[in-house]
Amino acid sequence: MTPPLDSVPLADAAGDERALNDRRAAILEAVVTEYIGTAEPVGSSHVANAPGVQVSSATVRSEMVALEREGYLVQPHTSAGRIPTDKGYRFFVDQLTGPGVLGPIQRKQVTQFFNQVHGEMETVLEQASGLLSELTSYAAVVVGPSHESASIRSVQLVGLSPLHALLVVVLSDGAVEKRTMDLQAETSEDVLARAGTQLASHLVGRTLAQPWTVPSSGSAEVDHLVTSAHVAFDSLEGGMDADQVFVGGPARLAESFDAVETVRSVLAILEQQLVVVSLLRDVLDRGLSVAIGTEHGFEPLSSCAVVVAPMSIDGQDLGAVGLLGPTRMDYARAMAAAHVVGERLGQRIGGGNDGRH
Amino acid sequence: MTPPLDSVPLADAAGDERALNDRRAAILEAVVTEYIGTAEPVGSSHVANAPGVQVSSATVRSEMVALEREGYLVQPHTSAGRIPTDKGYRFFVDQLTGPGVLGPIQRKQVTQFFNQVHGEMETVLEQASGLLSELTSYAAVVVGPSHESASIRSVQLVGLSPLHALLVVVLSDGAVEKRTMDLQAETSEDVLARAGTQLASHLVGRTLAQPWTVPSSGSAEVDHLVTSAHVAFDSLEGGMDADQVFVGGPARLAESFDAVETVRSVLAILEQQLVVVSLLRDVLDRGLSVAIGTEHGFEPLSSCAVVVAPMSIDGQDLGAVGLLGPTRMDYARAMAAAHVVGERLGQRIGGGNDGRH
DNA sequence: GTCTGGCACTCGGTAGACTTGAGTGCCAGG
DNA sequence: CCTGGCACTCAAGTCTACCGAGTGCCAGAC
Repeated sequence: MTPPLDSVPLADAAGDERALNDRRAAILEAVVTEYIGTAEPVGSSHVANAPGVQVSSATVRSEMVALEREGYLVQPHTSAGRIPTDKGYRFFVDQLTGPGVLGPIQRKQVTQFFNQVHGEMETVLEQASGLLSELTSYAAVVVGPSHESASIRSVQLVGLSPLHALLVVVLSDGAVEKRTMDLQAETSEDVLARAGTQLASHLVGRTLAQPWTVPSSGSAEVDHLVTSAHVAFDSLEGGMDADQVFVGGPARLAESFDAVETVRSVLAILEQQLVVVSLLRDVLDRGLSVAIGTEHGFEPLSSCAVVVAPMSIDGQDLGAVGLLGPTRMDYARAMAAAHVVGERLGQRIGGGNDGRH
Repeated sequence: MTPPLDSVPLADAAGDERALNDRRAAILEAVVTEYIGTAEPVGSSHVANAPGVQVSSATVRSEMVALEREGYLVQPHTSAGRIPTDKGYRFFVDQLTGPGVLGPIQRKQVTQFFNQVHGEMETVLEQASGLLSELTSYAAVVVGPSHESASIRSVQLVGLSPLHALLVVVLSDGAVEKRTMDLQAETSEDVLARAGTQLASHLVGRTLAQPWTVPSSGSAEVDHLVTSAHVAFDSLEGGMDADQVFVGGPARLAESFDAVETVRSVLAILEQQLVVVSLLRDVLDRGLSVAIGTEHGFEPLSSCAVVVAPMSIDGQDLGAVGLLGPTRMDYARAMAAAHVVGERLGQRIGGGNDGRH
């Protein structure tokens, strides 16, 4: 019984993980394509006529047996067609030549979007996440650039009430952060202004992370204020390295999955922005643009695939865009969309013409 | 056939919309309570032993017929129990004595939250939406105070690059807004500073909406900058009257409804923050704290109920908190949670001890 | 009068029997 | 090595019967 079975795979008897022969690859591709489109198990006869295959369904069947043995396909039950495994999708994706191209309608949508969008970077990123989600009908994630390399351009203390002041810090990348300060004693505008100037003279030009001290100014009131500001400033630092995350079209998750439970758990994950960011970063760091099923090692998303594209210009990291969909997502389209939007966003926010009107 | 039927309702033959007699009210209440708990049509025998009823199931049945005729209950089909209509829920809610009380665990959760939470108002509101959602396991909405009555405390122009500057405006309520400006020509820090001072001297103390002009300073460069800032400022005004909305626990919508389609459409609505805000405002303005089914006149949410509580202190409007769940939601609990969180949030952000720590 | 127990009736849901058809594995022959 | 053919499998659909929760109605009791 073993001889006939083991003799079927010919080229790859040793490696077993070696590239599939052309026909098997074509069959696998046909199965994946069809399954992505229909979400139904694919039978041998559907594949038999596919371009690049052109053999009888019986032959396809025997090849499918091999593909199943090698882990690219599975059968939900004996008398059903085949479904790709994560490994099957992976092969399919690796075989795709580049990120693919958008359809004309989508391309127009992108062009239109970037012609019309304007305003602050946050707004642009937010709206871009909506665009991405609309282009693909999957949930989209946009992660903005981190502030870690930005330097401080301005520090200011603004009095809100006799007992409250606001520390306002402007960074060179245009980000503004603030922190409310409770004052121990009533403080005059004058003292605030002097403390503000003190702070500014020592902080402007530094990055957020650099430690600093401000020498005594001779006025106890001012010194006290500067000390409070120091505390506020430090808490600010923590808030700023949390990247800015924008999630677009979470509602579309409900279209992607029909099990309510899946929708719920995936939505819950999208709420934890930290997790999402590290997921994207992780995938990018491993040099991937797609993570399928369990590849990202994140159990709750094992029925999902993630498509990522960097947002960068001249090699400078400006963040990332990502798409979250079912493993049977339209990879070509998703990759194309993520790629294009990531690239154009990179140009926009890195190219210096942000905030045009 | 008519005489025996019509003779059943005794007290309310004329009004028809008059208050239900005690027994019917008790039966209706029992049905609603049970249905909220089980999500299954409630039969007469289940109700017969309920406290405050204590009659045979046959009697309950005949009362149920009346309640159905008056529109408080419906039968999904002939041989099934009864389900409350929106009108039934409405009666039930109106009958509740006040917003109810939270359970001890929830109360502790609230106390703990308000003891521990600190930082900027935005952070507090955001986290509060999470709290509210966790307390009730429904999706929560928190709408922050509007800035319309806040006055300007500081205006500043910060140079980012030779051709970019940032207009930073601080309001008396601690809000900070910014707008990037593209400069036509390279501009020195000095000119920026002078234009900034000009702007500040004319703007500080005003509200965002008040129109303003700045007289010529004698320097064409400065005047030009001031004009650009004017444009940027006006666009800022539009952005600021969009209230701050925080949505907590949207994932819980997937728990509330089992039809994926419903989940999708409700999620889609939550994405449109403007709609959500006006919905809450509208309900509050009509003096309601609960809107059930179609009461809010918003078709896509007809299978939902909305529970709202104002966020205010000393009669001053600071926003609102809301909960979004299925019409068969636990109103007592939801109202209690919204009420408590709304009240404590009002104290916190209005009471001036925000940003402590 | 008002309530109640009793009774016939309704009808959704479940379970089993049967059918259908898409799909498979295997094999013998080209 | 491929292919057509064949027997087999099994999910899904259809039909039937049946169960039981629940109803409406009515006649008798309090």
